[in-house]
Amino acid sequence: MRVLIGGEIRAARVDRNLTLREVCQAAGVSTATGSRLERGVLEHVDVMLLARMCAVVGLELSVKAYPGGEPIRDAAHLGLLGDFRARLHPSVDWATEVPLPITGDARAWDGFARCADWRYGVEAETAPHDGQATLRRLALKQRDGQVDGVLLVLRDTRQARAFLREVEGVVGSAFPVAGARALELLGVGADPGGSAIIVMPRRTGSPVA
DNA sequence: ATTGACGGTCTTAACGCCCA
DNA sequence: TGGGCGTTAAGACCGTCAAT
Repeated sequence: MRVLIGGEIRAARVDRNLTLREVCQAAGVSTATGSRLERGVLEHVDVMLLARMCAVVGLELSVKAYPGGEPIRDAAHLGLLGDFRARLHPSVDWATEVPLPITGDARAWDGFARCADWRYGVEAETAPHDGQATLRRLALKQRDGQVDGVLLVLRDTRQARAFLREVEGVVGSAFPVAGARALELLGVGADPGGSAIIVMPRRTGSPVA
């Protein structure tokens, strides 16, 4: 990234017929530092210095945090995915952390189940919340993921039940197949028939969340 | 005009000591 | 035992200067 921004600063500087010395003088750094910054050889670039250099050559530095890749998964999440996978028929091809088929798109399916004539993206949520936002996110992933449907897998916890109550009125169109029925069909290697929310039972000994 | 080498300065992590 | 403080060493930044 620092190489990219440095290159942009250099391009803007050249475009405006400014010398490195002029730009560095205005930004308050030595020409050596300015040169290093433009070439991206500074390991730890001062953001304020970057902003000054950008300003001098007529650029505006914009910094913002965006949702990126998937968060680090915990043992509960892996356990939930493992339990779900154990219910699949051996003929079902299973993969985890499958990226969406869009170049540069950081999103990925937690799991991916497919047979010869159907394919489903699997999302596991150990602490589901904000039902509306979750449904929107999954709708977009289904649209972009080129799948026949989405299987949202939850653990049977108080939080999950509250989540299901929250989305009860709107979930029918997005997830038309009953979770138990989808799980039953997947267990025999059949197409679940559409998107479904599947609630997995708590593991023995697990406290109610 | 630009870049590389060198050295000074600064920051920070690690460690030990002291005290409540 | 844990927090605060001072010391020390390592590493990184950046300016100066010489070379291209």
